[in-house]
Amino acid sequence: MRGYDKYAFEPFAVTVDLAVLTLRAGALHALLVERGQEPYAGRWALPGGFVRPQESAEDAARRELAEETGLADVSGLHLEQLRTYSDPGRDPRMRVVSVAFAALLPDPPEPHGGGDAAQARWLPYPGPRPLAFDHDRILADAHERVGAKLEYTCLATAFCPPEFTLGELRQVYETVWGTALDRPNFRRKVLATPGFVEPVTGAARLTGGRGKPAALYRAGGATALHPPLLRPATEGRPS
Amino acid sequence: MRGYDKYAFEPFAVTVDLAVLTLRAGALHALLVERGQEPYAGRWALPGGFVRPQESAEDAARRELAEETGLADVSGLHLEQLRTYSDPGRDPRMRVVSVAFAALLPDPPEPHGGGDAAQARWLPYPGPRPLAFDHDRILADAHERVGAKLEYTCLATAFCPPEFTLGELRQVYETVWGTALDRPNFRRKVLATPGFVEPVTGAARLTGGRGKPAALYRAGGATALHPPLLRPATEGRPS
DNA sequence: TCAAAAGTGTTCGTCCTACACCCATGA
DNA sequence: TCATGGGTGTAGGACGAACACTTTTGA
Repeated sequence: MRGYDKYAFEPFAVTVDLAVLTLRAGALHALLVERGQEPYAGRWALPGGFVRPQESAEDAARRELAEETGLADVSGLHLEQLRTYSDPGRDPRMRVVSVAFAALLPDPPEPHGGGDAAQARWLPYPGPRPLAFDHDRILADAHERVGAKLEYTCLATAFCPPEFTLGELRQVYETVWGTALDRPNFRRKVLATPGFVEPVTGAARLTGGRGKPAALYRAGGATALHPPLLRPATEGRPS
Repeated sequence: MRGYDKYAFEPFAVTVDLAVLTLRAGALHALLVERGQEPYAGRWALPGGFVRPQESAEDAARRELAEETGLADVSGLHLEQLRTYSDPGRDPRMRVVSVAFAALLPDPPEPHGGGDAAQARWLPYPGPRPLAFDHDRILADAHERVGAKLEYTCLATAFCPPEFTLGELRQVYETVWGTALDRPNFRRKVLATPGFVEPVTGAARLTGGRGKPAALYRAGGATALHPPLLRPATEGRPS
């Protein structure tokens, strides 16, 4: 059925939706914008926008990410395609196919409204439901995907600043998974994985308050985690 | 940037591309169609087609799958969204955004050409490269995804007929991964996972030739695999 | 009687878990 | 000096890899 006919296709609008996640004060937050117009006026929604004629969906997502967060350089941030949502009725006005992305940020800056009138804010996950459109599902899918990828990739460092302590890294896991981890075992596991983190030879940083100062690490070159760091006894992960 | 304006969007064509994989004679095969027209006339390509105005990408993928394979009932087959390919130059004629799917089939029927003039055939993976468009990459992504999901889901049964032996199931893993597995350990691992397979109480089936007849099993209700069945020592899996 | 594939048993090492314990710091 | 978090040590158990062995069939 690859019978292309230049006039056989129906026009679709193609957008990107961004599930931008970060950690603030030990809690998972998502970047949300408040809609000012119908449909779903007054509802919160994921940031996003149209894909332009000369850019890929990935380009559009990174452009929107920069606009929404106000960050000057988003080139190093983790951005990952989630999946595409294409139900015919997902936008009541017209046929919109949306490519959803998950983005992970360390050190969240306060968002300014971008070039748009709608206010953008970091809200604690899962946020004020229901969100507009099918954004509840997209956000939940993003959380699930990130949680799963923490197990077998080095993704957790994407939530951390350039230099971080193992305690901060562990807090990423504990916050996203919602479970406590054994600190000594976590430490050994991370350090035993070549390329996950590498030590910073500078002075140890304070832990923000009481306690022994922790050693600093930066992200290593590895992307995969062998063997994986499995979630403790949380049965029933979807496929 | 959720500033919808009914006339602000550029029209895109939205298609689905299918990486249909199966096992024939112990080798991984992909369903490919030969293009009859430019561009890429004479090249092999993945089956696919346009998403219609009133259907989702998933609906379109299943419809195309039925058309291309000639199967009357594709409702039970495994169909999974891979990712969306949206590079502006991926189709030289116009802007086409393609949602790619991976489909897994047991018992491959000979494909007839569907409603199209192009011939469709099962060809041994990875097939006659280069394929048309960016289909080499889509097919490789599908293989990688399927190989990874064998580790932590019960996906392997999607390659098997309704009733199968553990030897057949093991051959799925060995073929997709390209590695040999220890038969006794594989058996124990599968049987120790509740809901992966369940025994069929009928008589044992012959193994097709010599050897002791094997017990028959059918797929169980589980989808996830805990703990995972990791690939042996194949480092460097992408994220 | 031999080859081939299914199925069972067993050993050994490795990794994970769980804790106990010490260290360094701020209040 | 006490609470807090970082870092090290260790015993026990679970799991997996490797391989020997038996069983049942077709040639």
